[in-house]
Amino acid sequence: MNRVVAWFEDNKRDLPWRAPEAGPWGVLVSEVMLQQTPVARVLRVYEYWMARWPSPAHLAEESLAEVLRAWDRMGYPRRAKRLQEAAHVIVTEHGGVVPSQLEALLALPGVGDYTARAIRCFAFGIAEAVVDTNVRRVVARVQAGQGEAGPPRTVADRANVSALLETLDDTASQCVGAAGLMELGAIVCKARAPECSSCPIADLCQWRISGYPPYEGATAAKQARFEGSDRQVRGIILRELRSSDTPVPLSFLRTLWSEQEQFERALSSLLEDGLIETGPDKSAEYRISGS
DNA sequence: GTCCCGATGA
DNA sequence: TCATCGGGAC
Repeated sequence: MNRVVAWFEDNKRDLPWRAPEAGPWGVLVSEVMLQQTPVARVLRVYEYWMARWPSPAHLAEESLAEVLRAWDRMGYPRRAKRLQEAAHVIVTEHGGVVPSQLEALLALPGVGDYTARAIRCFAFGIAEAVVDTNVRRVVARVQAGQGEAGPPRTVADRANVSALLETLDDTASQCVGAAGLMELGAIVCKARAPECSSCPIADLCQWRISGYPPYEGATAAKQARFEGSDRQVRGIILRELRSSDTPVPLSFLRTLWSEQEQFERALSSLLEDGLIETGPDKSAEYRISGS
């Protein structure tokens, strides 16, 4: 693990949420954005958000419509709504300061096992086994000699990573080690086309040593196609409403997608998620929530 | 076309 | 335990 720490110090990407001035709020915002969206697409939106809403109180006071617009096209817009809800909780329950207690973080909307521990480690310097899919893949390869990580076993996965971090002798380096494992998985030990020649621990990697055996464990469920999915329809509807300052007639929205049953399903799910609402002319027009 | 990614609630 | 939830990179 010492080599992972040294490698990270020399090779880490220069990301804005890693700067000290990002603070716990910047770490929280970035981690939520990064939950399902690649770094390259997060960067621009993150900078805009932090400039516009530099504290939880700023975000909590904003209209939901503006929050959803600023989320732009990062996908899974429920994350934006939950992040604002989390800001509300931080203001009302924690005096506007991002909490450092694990239980308090887990109680924030949109914050789960991974994000809570990432905030503690990266924002507060508290040693935690931060396990994302990158880390699970690195551990599967280096220690188990498996090409990929199989189904998540949260408790066992954390124990594995804890044991690795505990080989480092102080809290600060354990936090760096946690970040290092993630970075290694993100830019070297990639799911496809790993770059073992750049890996600081290639000589220890059981998967490489045994000649990259193909993965034989339980295979993850195949991802449904995006084209033609309900997700795509939701995205199309929300994109239209984001860009409109006035309620959009249902009759026009219907023209955006030919299959009416699927359109209605997508529209209903957006309503249920609280991302859109009906305009003054009930059920005949829709707008983004909180306009 | 295939893959990537964490939280949530059923 | 598993389906749902986006949109871009490859």
